[in-house]
Amino acid sequence: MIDKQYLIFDWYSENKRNLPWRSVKDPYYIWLSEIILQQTKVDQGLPYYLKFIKCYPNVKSLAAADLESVLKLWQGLGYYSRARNLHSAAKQVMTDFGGVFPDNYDSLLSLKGVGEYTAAAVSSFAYGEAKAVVDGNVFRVLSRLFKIATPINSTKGKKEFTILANEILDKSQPGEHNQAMMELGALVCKPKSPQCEICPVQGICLAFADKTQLDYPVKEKKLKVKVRHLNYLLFLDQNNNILIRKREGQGIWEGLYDFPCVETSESVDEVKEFEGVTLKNVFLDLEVKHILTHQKLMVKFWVHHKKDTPKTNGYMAIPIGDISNFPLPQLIVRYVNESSFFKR
DNA sequence: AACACGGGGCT
DNA sequence: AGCCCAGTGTT
Repeated sequence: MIDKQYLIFDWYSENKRNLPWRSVKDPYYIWLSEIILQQTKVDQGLPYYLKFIKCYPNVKSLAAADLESVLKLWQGLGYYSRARNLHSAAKQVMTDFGGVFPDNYDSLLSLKGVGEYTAAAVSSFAYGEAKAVVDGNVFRVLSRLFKIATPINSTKGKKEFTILANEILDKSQPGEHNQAMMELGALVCKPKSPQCEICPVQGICLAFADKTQLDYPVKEKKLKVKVRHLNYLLFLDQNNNILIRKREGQGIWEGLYDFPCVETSESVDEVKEFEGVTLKNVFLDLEVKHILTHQKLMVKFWVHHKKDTPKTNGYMAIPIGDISNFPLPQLIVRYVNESSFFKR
């Protein structure tokens, strides 16, 4: 424990946000909140947490649900493997742990989608186990406090920061300590505009001492964004049926639904065939640029009117109005909301 | 060790 | 446009 650490506790008790998962001890709720909050801001995750605890009030109900229902509830939150793993882990709890949530760090680690961070969070919050969380906030706070320049996304950095975080962990109240460190990072020790003037540990911060806060944390690697050209085809027949497909295999949006798609290396002005079938009268309906973290999608939505929907393997015909019953990528949601073909 | 995996908000 | 977010799993 570092000297004057009580300053962080005092600040936390005065300034902490009132978040619903902070007022519960049930590991199921804490685990659920932690999965939702992975790589996700509180403001974005909060409504999903409320939806999930209402729809699935306990691990048993979540385990009994259809994966597709879980994905539908998760729609819009991104990183959909979290939803698949969430569902898988709930089943694990029922089968491997007799329906009782695992109560220690090592057992928690065996759950799908639970890594070192989440295992530390749940074990410390729910059970008071002395494990330090090391998330983006903690990396930033510690790197500035101690002026540690080891890249936080390197194996060496991850080890180093984990050791340090556990050294300064207040073993008498690990849950509160972890919450306080993260809250300080989220509200004060922010990435671009740290509020050092109101920081409770300004006086012991090595980076603040020489005004190098913005040099920390150090990160290596640059993100390379891949540009893709997608051409979605809306096959619309006389009965207002369309074709959709479930995205299988690994890749983006696994388990979600979208339309038949032709990917091209460059932007195209027409679509003449789909899976070996020649198409005539294909009209451009909408063109959008969709930005993801690691992909820039240049997307064209084309419409093809047909008497009957083609019977193509792997695709299913549904009434156009039923599209919203399926879990969809935000890109498709965007199209459904903007295209006149989906207006009732 | 490097990479894939969403979506939204802030600068 | 670039960066970041209560990270994890796969290769």
